[in-house]
Amino acid sequence: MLSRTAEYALRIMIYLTEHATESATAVDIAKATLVPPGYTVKVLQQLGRAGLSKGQRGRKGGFALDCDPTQVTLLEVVNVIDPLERILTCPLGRSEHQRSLCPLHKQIDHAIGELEQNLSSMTLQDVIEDCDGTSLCQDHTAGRASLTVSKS
Amino acid sequence: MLSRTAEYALRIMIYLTEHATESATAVDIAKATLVPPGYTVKVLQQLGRAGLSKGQRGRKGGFALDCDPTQVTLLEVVNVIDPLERILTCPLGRSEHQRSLCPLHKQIDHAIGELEQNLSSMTLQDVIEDCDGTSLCQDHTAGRASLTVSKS
DNA sequence: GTAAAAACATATTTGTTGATATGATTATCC
DNA sequence: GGATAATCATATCAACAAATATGTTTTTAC
Repeated sequence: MLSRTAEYALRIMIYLTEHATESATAVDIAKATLVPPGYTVKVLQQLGRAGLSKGQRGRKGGFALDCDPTQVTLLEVVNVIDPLERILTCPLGRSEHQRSLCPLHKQIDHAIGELEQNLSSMTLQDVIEDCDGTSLCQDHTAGRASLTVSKS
Repeated sequence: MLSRTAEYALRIMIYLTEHATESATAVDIAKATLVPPGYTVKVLQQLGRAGLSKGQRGRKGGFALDCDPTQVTLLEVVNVIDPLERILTCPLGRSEHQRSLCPLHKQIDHAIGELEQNLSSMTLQDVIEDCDGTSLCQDHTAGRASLTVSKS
């Protein structure tokens, strides 16, 4: 329903929120979130341009949160990747329906509206707090820092 | 949010419901719904295999509704094209989260659930009835039967 | 200042979805 | 029964999203 990239973006932002103190390298983030290594950087760049994260170059560099996690909602993250657009005008191009959509599109737009509502009801911080240390489905069974990924 | 093809399928099903008495040709349906002519047939075939519509070959042939529009919901139509799947297991593959998802994915799954709810709350017939003859944003300004499509 | 480690930028490849094209089959009309 | 008009089936093409690869720049450590 959400695009794959939007899912990735959410995982990454949650990870950054959880590790707000230190800055994490792209490889670390990729391992924890299971986002493809190279693709992680791309998503982080999009998030960076939107002002949600920032990157620090050079040794000791990495990525970090660049926003207030108590203010940024899941919807805002999703909208950075692929903005979900309300249906404002008739998709069939009927000029007489510019103001009032037909029942079908009224219903679909209503569904989109509820989805917006839903995603905007939760901030990044909410996700962290509403959990017992498992906000991102992370491995917390042992003390190992990294995951065992079978390949690549 | 819905895929383009799912939108097409909904338009086509609404059209068939509105013209339940006679059978319509693929070209007619394409003109009225603004679904690409060739693609209309493909969508209709998917709907046909799912038992929602049927086609009659030969002269005087065409497509017609093959279901009870008071029973079939918008969700069922969407599910024929691309089933929207609930998140049942942790997308990060954590076995310990099979039963209880992390807050992030719990929230996303909740959104999907509400969308399902929303789309399943309206049948094809509901769309037709909840309107003043404009259920599909059709041209009702004049007595012309077909639309004036600029090209193709 | 040189080497290493990181982000950054861009180009290329791959995979999936959307759309078209072409031929085969079926049924009706004359 | 032959011509026509339609669905049906399959193959191909185009557009877009996802992912990878390669090279450049910046910063730190020594």
